Amino acid sequence: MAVVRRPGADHCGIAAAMAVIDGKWKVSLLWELERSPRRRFGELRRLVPGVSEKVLAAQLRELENDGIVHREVYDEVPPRVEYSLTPLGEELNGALEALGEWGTKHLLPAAAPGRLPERPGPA
Amino acid sequence: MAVVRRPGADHCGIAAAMAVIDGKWKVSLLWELERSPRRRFGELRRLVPGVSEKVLAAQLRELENDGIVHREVYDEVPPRVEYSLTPLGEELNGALEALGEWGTKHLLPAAAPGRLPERPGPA
DNA sequence: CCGTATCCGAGATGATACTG
DNA sequence: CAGTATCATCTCGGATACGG
Repeated sequence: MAVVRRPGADHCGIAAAMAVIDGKWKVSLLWELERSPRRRFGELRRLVPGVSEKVLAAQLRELENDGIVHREVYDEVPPRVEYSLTPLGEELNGALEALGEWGTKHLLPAAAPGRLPERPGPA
Repeated sequence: MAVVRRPGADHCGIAAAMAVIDGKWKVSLLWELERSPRRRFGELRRLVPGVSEKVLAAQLRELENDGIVHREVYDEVPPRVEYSLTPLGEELNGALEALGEWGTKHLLPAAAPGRLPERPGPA
């Protein structure tokens, strides 16, 4: 479980939430799974450029163990596995919106009018 | 500068914000500075148990460089330095509230009625 | 009191090869 | 296709000692 990697994660909501999204690619994964559910492993690999197979698998497992993503295995050949957000994961994504708006407003390079929608995604 | 440590930090508000709060103790520091502004270095060291002097100084510098905290140096002996949140830092803290509520609601051990206020702090 | 300078280790990530 | 196994790397943070 991921949930005790930050100090105070056992009694502070923020630290606990940070523990869940701690991992270089997790926010990107949440983002992609929100944009379109039922993503396959290879799709995610392509959608999140730079992540290795090992780390992608590991972070998906952690998100699964934390109840954020659901992993559906189809018994076919070739194999097929689909990942999607759980209701809890969708709530988490919602809770991240305020943070995303703050970042967009204050940190991103000044956007041309019309660009940079409310919650722009990675890559 | 801290702001490009996560993938997509240059074009995704969430990644950019995550880059700013990336650092084991930064959220705790934000929390303490919100609870009471004008904290001295030694106070923060005590208020955030476990942090070393090196890392405390480093993360305060990063927050300062990112415009989140203000560092006021008084030319006295013995030396005195006070840290406080900037308006931007206060906004950031506000943007973290939703995340804290999500974490408190879904991750923390069930709280006895009356305990765990809206945004409980670390330590 | 408020830091900085070094050294070091742990853990997370990356690269690659391999398997059901 | 969807991973696992293995090894290399790299960054962050911890410990300690010293300086203004």
